[in-house]
Amino acid sequence: VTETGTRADRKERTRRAILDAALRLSAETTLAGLSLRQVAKEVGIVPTAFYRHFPSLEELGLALVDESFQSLRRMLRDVRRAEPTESVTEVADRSVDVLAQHVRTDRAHFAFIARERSGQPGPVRDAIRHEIELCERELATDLALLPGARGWTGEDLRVLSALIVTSMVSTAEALLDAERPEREEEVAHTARTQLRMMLVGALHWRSAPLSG
Amino acid sequence: VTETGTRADRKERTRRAILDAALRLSAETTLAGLSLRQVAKEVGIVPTAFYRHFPSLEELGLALVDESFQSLRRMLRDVRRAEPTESVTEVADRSVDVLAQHVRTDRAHFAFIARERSGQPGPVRDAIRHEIELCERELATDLALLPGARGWTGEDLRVLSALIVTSMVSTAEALLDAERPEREEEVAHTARTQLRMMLVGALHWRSAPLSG
DNA sequence: TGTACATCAGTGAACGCGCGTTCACTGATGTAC
DNA sequence: TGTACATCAGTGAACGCGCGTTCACTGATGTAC
Repeated sequence: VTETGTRADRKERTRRAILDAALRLSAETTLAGLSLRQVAKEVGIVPTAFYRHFPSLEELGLALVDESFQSLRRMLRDVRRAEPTESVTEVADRSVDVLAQHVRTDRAHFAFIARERSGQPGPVRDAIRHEIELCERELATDLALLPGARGWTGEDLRVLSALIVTSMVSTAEALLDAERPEREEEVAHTARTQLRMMLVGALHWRSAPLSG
Repeated sequence: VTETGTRADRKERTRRAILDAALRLSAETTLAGLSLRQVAKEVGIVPTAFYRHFPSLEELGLALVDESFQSLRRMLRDVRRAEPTESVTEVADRSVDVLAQHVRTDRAHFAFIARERSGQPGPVRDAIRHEIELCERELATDLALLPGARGWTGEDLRVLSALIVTSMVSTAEALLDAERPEREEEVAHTARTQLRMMLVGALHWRSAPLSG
């Protein structure tokens, strides 16, 4: 193998290789289970060369968090890119599809977030939970603009958006576990139905609550 | 400290102390992050004494899984203990309360399940996911008996129960994170509203779906 | 009840291993003239 | 273009540490007579 490019290019390529190896290896255990020596071996460098790219293992972890959040936000941006003509159902269905598509594209990043969200307590877990809380709040403001939202209180909005985000996080996890494309479509189909059910529930919430 | 009881008593007490120490320590990291030497230190025995009680660290892990599942099943039994006079709303509200109460009582076990469910791949995670799948199926059969269930297809039942279980798992996690009792009550209140919303959605699902 | 022996929970030394991190180094790439 | 020097990504030896596990042991508890 002939190495090409400037010294800076090569350095960047090694850094990228370290990040990729770390994502791959952490998928087999946990971020906390990562070992610098393992990563170095996977990349094909000597352990000490790692320090040319990151000051410590923890900094590598933070870089992975950063990258993964970029993928997450990219997805959210796509979800919110609604046509003005879209119906509620269309927005719901499209949102699930956008999620499924991004999970497929940025699989390693979503898997990283899913794994570390419930994992070891610490700054990484806290950062992920905070990010998801932000999603809930953003969704609540989006939901407030829906046609049927007139009857909802602020608490209804908060509660509904928390429920929807929980369901979407769970859907993302199920998509990550789906090995075959048909299974992925099943998961997406279920998620679409669930999202519609939640919206139907919310729409009938104030106007026709449960009897008893 | 004077040690009392027969030799068998003392042995059982040490075994219990090991399990408790393991639950406590694994809460600070992960089951996979547990170290035999840490556990032994916490219990106050020499590392090698551990082997008088468990053949290996892995067996200790399986014992924790077993104990935790017993707590989980105990809760499910309580949830399903419905009065014949209870309305749907009453069943829903009581279910959330039963969950909250059991999470409070068997906190360490529920925390263990929550942590390992999304944690390191392996037999423990698989066992937990399988157990949750069983919950979904049981719930689906329970839901089929509801007054409003006549219009639902088998898929509706499956999709709804998956949604409810996801929401309850998330509620359990939120309860575990709640430090103060008032925060716990907030979480329970939100969970009750969400559960009602989902049921309202399901009840109007076939009769009055979303327009568009 | 008293004695002789068996059991076995807990001890302490020792092992080989992978870990993160340090340090002085090498030699190809880059730069100044 | 050619040369002399600087830079710096990657090397390899070494460190101290906590790990799981082995082994022969100790001495209090339990049991048989």
